[in-house]
Amino acid sequence: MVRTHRVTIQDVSVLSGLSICTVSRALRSLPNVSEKAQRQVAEAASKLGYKASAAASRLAGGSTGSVAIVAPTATAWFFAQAVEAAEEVFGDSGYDTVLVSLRNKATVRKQFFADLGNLAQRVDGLLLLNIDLAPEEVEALKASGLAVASVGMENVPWDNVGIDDEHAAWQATQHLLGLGHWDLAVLSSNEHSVVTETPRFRGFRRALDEHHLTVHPDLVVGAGPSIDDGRRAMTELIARGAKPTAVFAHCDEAAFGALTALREHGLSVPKNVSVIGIDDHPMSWFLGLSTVAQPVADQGAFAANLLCERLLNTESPQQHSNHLLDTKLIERKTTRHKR
Amino acid sequence: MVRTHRVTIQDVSVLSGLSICTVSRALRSLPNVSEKAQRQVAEAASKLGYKASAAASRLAGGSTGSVAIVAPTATAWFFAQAVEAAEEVFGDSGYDTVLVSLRNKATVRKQFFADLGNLAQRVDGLLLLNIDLAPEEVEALKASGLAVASVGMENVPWDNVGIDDEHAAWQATQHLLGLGHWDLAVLSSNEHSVVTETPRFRGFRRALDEHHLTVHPDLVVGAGPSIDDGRRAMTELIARGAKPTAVFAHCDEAAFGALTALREHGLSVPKNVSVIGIDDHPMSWFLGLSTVAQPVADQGAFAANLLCERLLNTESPQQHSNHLLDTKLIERKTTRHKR
DNA sequence: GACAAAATTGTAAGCGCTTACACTTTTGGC
DNA sequence: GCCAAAAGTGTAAGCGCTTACAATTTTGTC
Repeated sequence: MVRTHRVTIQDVSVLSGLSICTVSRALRSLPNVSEKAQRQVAEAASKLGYKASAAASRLAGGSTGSVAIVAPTATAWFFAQAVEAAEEVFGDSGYDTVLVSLRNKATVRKQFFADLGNLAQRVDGLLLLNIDLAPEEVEALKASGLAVASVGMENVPWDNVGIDDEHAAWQATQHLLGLGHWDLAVLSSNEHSVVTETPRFRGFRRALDEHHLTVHPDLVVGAGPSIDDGRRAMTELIARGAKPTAVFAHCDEAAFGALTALREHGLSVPKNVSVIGIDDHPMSWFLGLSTVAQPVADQGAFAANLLCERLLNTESPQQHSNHLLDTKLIERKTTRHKR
Repeated sequence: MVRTHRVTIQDVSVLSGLSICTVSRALRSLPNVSEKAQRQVAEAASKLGYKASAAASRLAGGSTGSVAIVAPTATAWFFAQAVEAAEEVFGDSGYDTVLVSLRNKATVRKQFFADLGNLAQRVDGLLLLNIDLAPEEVEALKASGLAVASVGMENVPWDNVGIDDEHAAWQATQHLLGLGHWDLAVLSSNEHSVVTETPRFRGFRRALDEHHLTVHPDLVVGAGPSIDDGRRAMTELIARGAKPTAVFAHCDEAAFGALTALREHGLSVPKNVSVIGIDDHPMSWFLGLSTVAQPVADQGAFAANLLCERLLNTESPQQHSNHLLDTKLIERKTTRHKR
């Protein structure tokens, strides 16, 4: 099994009796190759266990054979799930998966965009996960010439798959309102600028609107997708003197954190405060957390497939698509009627 | 900012007034380059924003500029943490991080080793996370010529960092024994062959030995590092009619699953059964899970650094090292004296 | 059958970099 | 100062692939 000399396209050429050029074309299923040649090449290649050198291919103008997944952070449950699902799809399509975590840091993010031009020559495509893009960032992405697809993003000029975030948040909020809660706190996803109109925040507000209620600024706080952030956020809310009777967290992990903080402050759930999240994390069942379930791995895999398709037929000027998967309210034990 | 022509080493050569060859050497800090030349090149390169083409570099015999992280699964908390920490280190050292998840599947794993030769030309190094290697797999890895480092592995012919798994398991088990529990169940890490001598299992058994107790086969069950697996494992144990008074889970996520299953079967923790894990997952605090804490991100970052060093000075025939980081028993509320 | 058009295949020139080797300059000992 | 050794620099040949473009073969038509 130990081969001293790497198998090159040259070897395939010799064995198949066809020119390197024809082999190259046959290997990539380009037009203008006779069936016979196609067969000979395929046979020779498989016999030799030939695999094109990614480096050489790339250098000559071909593809790099790898795609990058860009996530705000790689540790959150949602991202880890989506990344693994996408990695599987990419792997099956013969692509290496390069992982890029923005680590929730503005500097890293800036660095990423500054380096985009270089990244563009190392990968063929980008799978973006829930990144809230500024217009100039969208432009930079388009200018990079890379194929792009995303999960959980809005109004982007490429294929996207996600859930109806606004609706999911609405479902959660509506549930709370239906239980008679009017003083709702929200742990919003955007840590830095709570004011930002994230879809989930919009859904939250819309539900309030429908009940002729308004969002109280003191009851809004930012939290990243982690237990620690959720805990910190809830603690801050309590420190402000806020007295919500229910809390809507933008994701289950933040909700777990809220649960933690609430308990630390002697508040009982759901007796004193109701809590709901979004995700349906495996832990939620155990904790009895009410939530809005979303198919996570499916989203990652779906978007990855979309990207692979784009990568295949490059010239496709087709419109980009936006696929929304279903969400479902799951009532458990952290939400109950307001006394 | 839109550059139509990619900046090549040629451009740097012209601007600096030196030959391409000298530029190449200067850029890679090879010997035999005068300080003056070094300076000129550096200046020209930075002025042009030059970055070498990974593909060209690789093709010509240089490095690929990327490393792969191989994990048994990418979704478990431990791996997500370690991966992100390592990714940061690699990124800072200028390497792209290729993620490879074995997805806990034997077929994927086999595929990975079969494809190792090809992978070897796409990356410079490998960071292995907790992969239980067969001797021939170790050989294959060595034969690939790749630089390798690992996290949480035993007796491997390359740099490794981890914790003293045996000791950690001993600490957990010893804690249980100290509370008067004799009928201990263990959720072991190896799903497929429970018999395997994993370090944690050894630690478990050693603690038992010290108390002149023996491992009862009916109280041993395999579980992967996930809530679902832990739950399944504990359920199976209960279905077998096993009546342990305490459970040692090889990781916190499996412990969470055990907690879940226990509750589903009407068993109260710690009243009826005590439970302890290893990790100190952020959720453990909230759940009051007793555990043995280990520094996860540190291990990933440390190993990544070790790999980067190896990558830097290739000729180093130095002995490989094995670094063990400290663990600490954390008593919380899921363990108590046997009544 | 003859001939143009279409289909297939081959030739050769790079892609941007590394590296053996040749060449030029500097260094240092006497 | 002279000369060999050392240090620095340049030349040129690839690495394995893609791709214009040229060459060849096949096809179809009258």
